Amino acid sequence: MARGKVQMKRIENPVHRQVTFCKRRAGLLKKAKELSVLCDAEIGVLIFSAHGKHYELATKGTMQGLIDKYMKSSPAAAAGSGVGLGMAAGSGQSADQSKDPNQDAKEEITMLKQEIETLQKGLRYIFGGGASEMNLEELLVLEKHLEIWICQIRSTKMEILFKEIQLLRNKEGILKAANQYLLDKMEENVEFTNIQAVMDNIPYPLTVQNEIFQI
Amino acid sequence: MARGKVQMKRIENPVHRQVTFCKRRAGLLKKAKELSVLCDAEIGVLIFSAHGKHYELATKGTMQGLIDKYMKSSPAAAAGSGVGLGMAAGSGQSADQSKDPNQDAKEEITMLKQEIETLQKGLRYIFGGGASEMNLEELLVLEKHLEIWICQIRSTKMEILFKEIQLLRNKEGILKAANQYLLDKMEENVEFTNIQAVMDNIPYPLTVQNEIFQI
DNA sequence: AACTATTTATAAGC
DNA sequence: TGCTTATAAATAGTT
Repeated sequence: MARGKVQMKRIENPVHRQVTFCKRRAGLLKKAKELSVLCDAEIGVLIFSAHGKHYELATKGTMQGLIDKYMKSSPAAAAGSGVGLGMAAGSGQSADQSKDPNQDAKEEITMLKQEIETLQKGLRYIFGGGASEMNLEELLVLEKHLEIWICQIRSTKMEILFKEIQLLRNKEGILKAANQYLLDKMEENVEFTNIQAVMDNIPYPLTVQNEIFQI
Repeated sequence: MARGKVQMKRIENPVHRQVTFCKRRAGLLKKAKELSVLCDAEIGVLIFSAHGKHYELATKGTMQGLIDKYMKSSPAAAAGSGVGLGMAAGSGQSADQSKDPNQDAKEEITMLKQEIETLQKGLRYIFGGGASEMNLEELLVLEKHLEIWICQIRSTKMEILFKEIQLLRNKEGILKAANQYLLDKMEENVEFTNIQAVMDNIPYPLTVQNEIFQI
């Protein structure tokens, strides 16, 4: 499709063939994804190169899930290879009907999907979005809402913290002033007191309870 | 790809969606056949429309044979390709990988790659203008990341604030103790001093500068 | 892997 | 659906 038509037959030059394989494989998988997204279809693509390497794509769920679906919907084929699920190649796992890794992956995907669903529902509920599916723009708006929401919560907390700090600063000021005042008074009125000795003997550090926070 | 670009998201108009589905399905199957012929590859394509109809193509032998081959060559490889997040053209897994531990690692790697991909897309979206290619799932992941990001920033700020509060509390304690100590000393050593008068004459409220914050 | 000149695919309209 | 056409994408050959 460029710089000349191509004959629809096997490319004999191995280098050309390999290059074309890479390019067209990428193109095919891209097209498959696009079709899946645009038309809400579930698509699986399996590619085996001439030398045994394989590539795959499953646009929703797993290839395994797709194959299961295929097996169910195409009755003629079902009898074939032992329904594929359990008895795959390597180790003959007898206990479970389905393979452990795949089962785990499936369960996780299901859970994630449920979580997404729950989140979507919750968010729709909170922001009154109502019924239908949310598009990109709606999601962006929603994200903005969440950010603002988070900011508001943060602001409130910050306000409380700053109040606390201000209170403590005032206390500090008052106490320092009182401290200084007392020291001055002692120096003024009681000449025989050794101020430095007094200061050196203050038993600290000490802490006091606070009205707003209890850490 | 004609008469205007198309957004990579579900076509909402059902008629348009159906028409596009037919056209692109034909295109995808054609591309698959071409790839198979040109590069001597064995390809299977499974398509399930949103309403359950299914279409399939197997370029050499039967779909069943392809599925058997798939099962044998990579019984658990399915996990990687799904979910359609990042991972454009599927990374080619070589044939025999029937070990479970390896599979777990592969899955994790794939997920991490997807996460990175999503983050990169998100950052591109935020900073660079365009790139509105993100799907619902990617946006959810991004939102989660943003939330975590915000949380981390908040945590750091909170930490600083709590440090400040702790510092002020300690200062308060020290000053109170000093204050009390001085008052005691005055009562002990200077009987003629009128403590209450001293306290009443402390000139407050006063504030002091602080080391961490300058409000 | 990047770059074009072409060929293909296909969105929109009928 | 099928046909047409303007335009977007894919990609063969080249560097």
